Amino acid sequence: MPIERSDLLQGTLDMLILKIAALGPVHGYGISQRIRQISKEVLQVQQGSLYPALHRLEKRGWLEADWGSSSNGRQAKFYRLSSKGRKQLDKEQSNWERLSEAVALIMQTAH
Amino acid sequence: MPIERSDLLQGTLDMLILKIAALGPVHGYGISQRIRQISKEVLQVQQGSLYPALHRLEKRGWLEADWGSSSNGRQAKFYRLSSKGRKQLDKEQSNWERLSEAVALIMQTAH
DNA sequence: CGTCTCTCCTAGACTTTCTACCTATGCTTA
DNA sequence: TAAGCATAGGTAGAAAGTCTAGGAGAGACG
Repeated sequence: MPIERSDLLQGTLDMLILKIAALGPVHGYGISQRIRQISKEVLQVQQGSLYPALHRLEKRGWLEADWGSSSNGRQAKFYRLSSKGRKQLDKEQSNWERLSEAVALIMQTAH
Repeated sequence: MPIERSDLLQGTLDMLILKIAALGPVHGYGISQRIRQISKEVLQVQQGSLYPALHRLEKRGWLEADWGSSSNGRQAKFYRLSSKGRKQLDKEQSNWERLSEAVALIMQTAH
């Protein structure tokens, strides 16, 4: 059986998380929901991808986190963008634009 | 020192190679040159990525290859798209459009 | 002769993501 | 009251792709 793959474009998850966090403090589970909603169900972040990514970003100093309670009164870890994270987001966004435009150039070359 | 990364968007290399091969038979070295030229030097395919990718695509039956001689009279392996490869290219292209539009949706959400 | 470009290739490391699990709590509903 | 579901956190290990860093040979050109 051929393998059907890819809920995400590899390499964009960090950027997407930083972008969602830039909209205001949000917990991990909420990030995955927002990505799914805003992308109209196209992008689905697996929890096994999400949490390692959050820890990675926090470790690099791009996100900062505090425990608090969610709208349901549950314990949740809220993430916000640090100023280093803001710079990183800008960098990743411009890199994304550069690369996706380059891919588009190739995909548009006439047959 | 922070690590600067990414000559390519992960996961797009196969699609780019199939696309270049769809323009007519071409050898590996030529593929990397065309990708670089068409993308205006933005996308640089390392040889250590290129050749494994070509072998992968040939193994999956998406490319077919014959040895021939290049315009310089040197031995070179020319790749062309098979009909399976054509279908795969169509599939990868529509998936790319779906995903890159979804990423764009998220990146465009107002602050 | 040395060096450059063209052309092919591989091994091993690294990163990211996925699958598949585990845990806990609160709400709903049968 | 029990079961199940959604919410919330997490990990381990596999799979996949790309990069770094090398090797090799042939022809062109000073």
